[in-house]
Amino acid sequence: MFEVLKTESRARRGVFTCPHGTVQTPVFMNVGTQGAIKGAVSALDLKEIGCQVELSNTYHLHLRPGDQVVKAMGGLHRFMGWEGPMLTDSGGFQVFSLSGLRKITEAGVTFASHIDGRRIFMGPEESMQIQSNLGSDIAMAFDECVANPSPYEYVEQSCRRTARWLERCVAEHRRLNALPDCVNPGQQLFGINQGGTYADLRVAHMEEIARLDCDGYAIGGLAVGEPTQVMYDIIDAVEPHMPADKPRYLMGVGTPSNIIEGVARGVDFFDCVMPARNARHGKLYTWRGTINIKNEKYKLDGGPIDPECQCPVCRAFSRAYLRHLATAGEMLYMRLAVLHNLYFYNSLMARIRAALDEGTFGDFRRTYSGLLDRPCGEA
RNA sequence: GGAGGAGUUCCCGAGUGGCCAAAGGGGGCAGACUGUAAAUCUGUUGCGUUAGCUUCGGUGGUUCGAAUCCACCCUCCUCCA
Repeated sequence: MFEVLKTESRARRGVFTCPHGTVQTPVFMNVGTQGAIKGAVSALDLKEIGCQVELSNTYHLHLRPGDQVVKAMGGLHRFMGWEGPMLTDSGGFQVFSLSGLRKITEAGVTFASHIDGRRIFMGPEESMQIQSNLGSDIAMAFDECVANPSPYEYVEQSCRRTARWLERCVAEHRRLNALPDCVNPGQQLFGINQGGTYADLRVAHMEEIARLDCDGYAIGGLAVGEPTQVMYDIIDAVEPHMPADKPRYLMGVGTPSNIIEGVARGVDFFDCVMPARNARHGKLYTWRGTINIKNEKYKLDGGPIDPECQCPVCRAFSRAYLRHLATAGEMLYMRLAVLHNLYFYNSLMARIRAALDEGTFGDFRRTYSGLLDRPCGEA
């Protein structure tokens, strides 16, 4: 269930309800692909860093430990110790990211496992079954995330197939939710729009899948190499064709500025590996831009990562200490850095929501869009 | 005291007449990262903007040309007394 509480231009302030709680939107979902946020961050930490929704992956958990194992352990919520809202991605992104290891047919996709090479078949039904076993609150449709650039003809055919796959997802999802031993009978299903960078294909595909009455709709296949402005243009083209009363999810996006611009274009849900990966690699977010904590200039910097940040890491540790941990290869560095960056992203969303509540999102956007992606101190 | 062996650019370590400012690691410095095959990957690391200059323990020498060959010296390691 989704309710738009308030709008400012095309930006929406809403509340989404699912079996494991309510979600204030716009929201950033914290990515824990294998049931864990990389960098030694557990579900115990998620509340403290302001996480509302945790995201895990169908493909990865199917391979290891196996969705049957997760189901036997009571579902992914109980397994990983997270009792809040949870979304599972369908494996569609792996059709893109593991493109060298898979083969697509109408039935579905055959992967060579990235772990041991063994053949894995996943089609719409399998993806739905796995996600049902995981028991997430939101299941994503099984799609093909198309690489960029791809020829028009290929994208057109791929879109049609993804649309047919969605019909199969909807049917299988309905069937699974009705089974007596279903882990989470209230699981919802989001459809995914594709179409590469071709606005006409995007719109046609969106109109087609909107008819299937999913619980929400996602824009997939963006931020895969196309220029940022192209991504924004595609959102602009598709958004008017997305059901206004359903949540909208821009998959895999993005930088803080991408998120602000996405909100400005009517998007409610986001997720991205970037804050966690950048944290592990040394790039930390502040309200004045990014810093690379490994840089020599922080060697004797006794201040926090971000003076404006209230996160546990900024309250306790200096830049100099974090730089030392990073340079020394200490595991603790990763944990602290990831906690900070995710706290930053989650508080970014909280500030966006507050601005929408107050009707000042336009000002917020002018102040922070662009700035937050740039190195601190650069114009 | 005697016999061998070794000293290379921040470190380890290749190189035994020209293609060597010198392989490869490490470390350092910097950059990338967007539904996570990423604690990963890339660049750079004598000076100079270029021409060029200085460099392979030291000093001399051989040679058109030396990190590489010769002489002496210094330092370190191993073995024998």
